Amino acid sequence: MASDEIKKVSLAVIRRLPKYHKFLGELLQKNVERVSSHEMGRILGFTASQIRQDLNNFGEFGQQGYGYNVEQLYNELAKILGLNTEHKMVIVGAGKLGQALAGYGDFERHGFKILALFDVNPDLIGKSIRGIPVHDINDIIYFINENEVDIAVITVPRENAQEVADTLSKTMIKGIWNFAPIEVKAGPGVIVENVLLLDSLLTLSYRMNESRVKERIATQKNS
Amino acid sequence: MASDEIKKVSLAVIRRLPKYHKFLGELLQKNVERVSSHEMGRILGFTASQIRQDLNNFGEFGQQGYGYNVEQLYNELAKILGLNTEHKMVIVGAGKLGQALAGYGDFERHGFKILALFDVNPDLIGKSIRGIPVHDINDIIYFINENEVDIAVITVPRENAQEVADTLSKTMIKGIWNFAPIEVKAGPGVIVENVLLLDSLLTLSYRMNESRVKERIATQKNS
DNA sequence: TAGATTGTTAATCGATTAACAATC
DNA sequence: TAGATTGTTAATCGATTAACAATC
Repeated sequence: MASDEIKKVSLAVIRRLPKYHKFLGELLQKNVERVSSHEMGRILGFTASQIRQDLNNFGEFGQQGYGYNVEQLYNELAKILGLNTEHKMVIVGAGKLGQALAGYGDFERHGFKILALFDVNPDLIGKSIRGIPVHDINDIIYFINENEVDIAVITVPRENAQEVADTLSKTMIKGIWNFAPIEVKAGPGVIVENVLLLDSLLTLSYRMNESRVKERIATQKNS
Repeated sequence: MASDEIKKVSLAVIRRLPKYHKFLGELLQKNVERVSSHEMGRILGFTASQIRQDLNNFGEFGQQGYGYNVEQLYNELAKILGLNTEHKMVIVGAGKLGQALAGYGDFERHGFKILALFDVNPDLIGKSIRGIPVHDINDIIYFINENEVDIAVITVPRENAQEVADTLSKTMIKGIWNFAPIEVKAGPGVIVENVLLLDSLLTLSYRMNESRVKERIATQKNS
């Protein structure tokens, strides 16, 4: 029946959810009990209307005349974001970037536990980085399935990234967080989030250059 | 007059430009001379219409019946993205992440030259990482102005990120690329691009969890 | 020339904002 | 109760897609 149909939540909404969650976490820390959509919008730079629309994709979490209970909404958002269960991660590539991510406490704090790093380099295999062991890449399929790892982070060079994604697709992995500078493809049922750092830098560069671009267009259009 | 008015280019368009640029670079490598919007769209997963609309924000680069000249369009996009002049960068924070970014050849290849890293740690100051010297953070204002650095990368811990941004705002820096897990604010005229890694991970987590969320909503709506 | 493909206008689609009855 | 603020419908705005005359 029609009431069962869940409309697809747009990516724009999804990308705002972590910001709501973070803000509510901060309020919780300050022992704030309730918050209105207006107040949230004022501080986060969204309209109250948008926040209410976003939240109502997932349920009715507020109360007329009162607003939202901070703790309750925080927990609901955590559930929506999949933070109510612990995630097990491995990092593929124990270079500088892999090591940087391994030492990044924020992930653990949100329930993403890094079990191991993997590398091809014999000098690294067997070592440990901030208490996290570096294993041989050849053992990764066994390790993931044995330990019910659900997220793999790819921090290998571009050349090997797709190959790693292919290997991962043979396991029970559920998500791939890719830092290599290509958009890797994975098997069906595996969600991929590509972090394209160069794209981000080029976006910055564009915006720094924007006024010059506009001048150029204006000049062309006049001539 | 009205023809002078340049309509604001939306962020959605801007974020697609690096993908066009990259694709054209690959075609150029393969000595492909011309490409149609249809062909580009087919491979990149956009509609031909969208690509033509996007490009026409910046000028008329194509030719009826022919399409686009790969080399010309590649160069035009480079100009639009601010890649026609070399950018000088410094990295603030010479920890693992700073070191990882310092060793990332893709940036240099696109004209982003990393001149130095900066840190507070006396063990790191004076050393060099892949040929790039690590300087004392106290010298950063002088260094940036003296060397006409236009982009600063922030890879310091959360606690110090805003402070660094404030210091940078006192210099002639034009852009800040921030990897600390807060949205830093900078002085007027300074463009900030925040790379919020946790947000990216939570987006992945949401999508991995999506089917479960929908079930939950459906159940609620039935009861 | 005929075929292809652009630049651009019009139509559609989706996301954001505004408005307001419902209700705590 | 009166005031506040939700959930939700309607209006607006913006972005994407379709269509097609212009033209290489």
